[in-house]
Amino acid sequence: MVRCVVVPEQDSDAGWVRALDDAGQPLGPVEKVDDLVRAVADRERADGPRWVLPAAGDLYPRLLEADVVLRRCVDLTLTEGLLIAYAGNWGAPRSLAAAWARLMGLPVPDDAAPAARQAQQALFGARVTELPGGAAPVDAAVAVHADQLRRLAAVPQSGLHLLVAAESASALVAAEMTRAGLPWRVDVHHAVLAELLGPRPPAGLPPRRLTELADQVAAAFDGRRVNPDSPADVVQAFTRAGLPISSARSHVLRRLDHPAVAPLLEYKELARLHAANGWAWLETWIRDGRFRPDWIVGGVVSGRWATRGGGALQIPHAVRRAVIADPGHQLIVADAAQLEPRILAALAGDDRMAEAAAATDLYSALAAVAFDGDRSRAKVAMLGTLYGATSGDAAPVIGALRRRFPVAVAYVEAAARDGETGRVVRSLLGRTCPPPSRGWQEAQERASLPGASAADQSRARQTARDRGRFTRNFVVQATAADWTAVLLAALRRRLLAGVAPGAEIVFFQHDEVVLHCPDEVATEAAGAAQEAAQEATRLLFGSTPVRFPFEGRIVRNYADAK
DNA sequence: TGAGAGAGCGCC
DNA sequence: AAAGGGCGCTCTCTCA
Repeated sequence: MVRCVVVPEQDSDAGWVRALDDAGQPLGPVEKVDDLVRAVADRERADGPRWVLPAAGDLYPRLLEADVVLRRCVDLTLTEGLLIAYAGNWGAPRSLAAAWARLMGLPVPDDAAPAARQAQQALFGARVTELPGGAAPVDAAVAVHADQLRRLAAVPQSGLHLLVAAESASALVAAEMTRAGLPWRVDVHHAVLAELLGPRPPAGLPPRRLTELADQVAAAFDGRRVNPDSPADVVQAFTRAGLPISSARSHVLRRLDHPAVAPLLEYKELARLHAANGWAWLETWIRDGRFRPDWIVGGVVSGRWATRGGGALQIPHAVRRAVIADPGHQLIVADAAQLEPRILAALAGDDRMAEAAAATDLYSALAAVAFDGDRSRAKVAMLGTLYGATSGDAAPVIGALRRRFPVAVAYVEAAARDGETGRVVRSLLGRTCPPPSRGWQEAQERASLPGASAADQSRARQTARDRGRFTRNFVVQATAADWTAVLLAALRRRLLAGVAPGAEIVFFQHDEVVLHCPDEVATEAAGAAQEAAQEATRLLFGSTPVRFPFEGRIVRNYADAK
């Protein structure tokens, strides 16, 4: 058996399976099984097919609960998302029901938002999901999978196969990470909060330190109460004090010479800690010493992941002290150094830049050949090139970079021009950016009409430039996401093969992976991360001279990794 | 009273 | 760290 489609019955332990060949054609009849988890476990143990799942995130957590680990899968929903974006139908519904409806020429249902889906289930009780046209879900899954394979084969960009596989493997990683959880010491987190904010206040009251700071702010404004949480109030207070400001952002306040500034800045910092990662956060998100957010694979347009719950991708450095390996365990913190510039060097095929990117410190290497050894100028030039810097002072250094590395700079500038003129751009493996927004189209149309005003022209230029910055960055950020997706898949495969028994992926943040493992396999786990990075580099870029350092630091405490 | 926009800030 | 793109989250404030 090569592939096996599996579809759970709604609100039941049962489901359907059907074996398929590598072209997605059925090898036998549909089988109804009463105990779907057990049926999957048996087949996984027997011959480990590539499981074809409507959405791994829906079914896999149930399997993991029963300790059933899948080696390989195809996630039809994620695959559909990649394919429809590639075909220029970005944002169309991606669910199995939607894909099936498109295939059959039926009205396409919207993707149900998770909350809406839950509400609907509560409303209608145990209702089997109905597909457009009344098809059986398992038949729809078989048909959609076969159709996706056909569409994939018709795409000239061969990398999309790799991306589909890596994205599907990522969906398995995501569910496994939620199950494993990030080790979180509530006692240490409490100590951090007590140290910075004072003892825990009764619910609804501010902590002591915030009250003190608010009092100091009031005193600095001649005893007049100012709500530090209200930007409007803060702006008003400084304006009354003869320091007119247009916003209450920290970097604006920092420039002011006034006794309220210092306590106000400290207040803002601590208030955010209290609101975002304080006692309430701990009670909501930490269970049994683990933080378990929901990971949304490809949740960002560039292919980066998003999360739902607990702000998992914005954990402040101050509370990372609470992330501590279990007794007898270590954390492996591996992150890619200067990933995006390296991606550009390899992506553009700029041999001279690739040569510089063979160094451990890319910026120093660039500086040595193009900026008289001035590392900071090399960095400004590189970042300005990647992000489309608008400030005037970046222009001369970007010019110097362009003279020395014309191929790499031309690559992102072509992407920017594509965006400005309304075209879409793609990552190396074929992830496709959204088409221009309606606002962009309207602005361009208005500016092209006879008698368009100067304001219309300028607005059109502005929206075009904005989109150019987006597509310029997209090709690099999305290719970086390609690379990390392949890396995760490669790392997962190594761990499943047993290179570091007991090691688990517990956290992933754009270009950083954290593993949790028994002491005795820490070296092997770190090695696996490094090898996975090398494999990703080889699969994306072949034999590029560009190095992608991905060294895993072995620490007990996450805060010690940086 | 609740929804939604806007401001602000955390992370990469 | 840069500085720009992207997010999620919480707070205030306004409006129905």
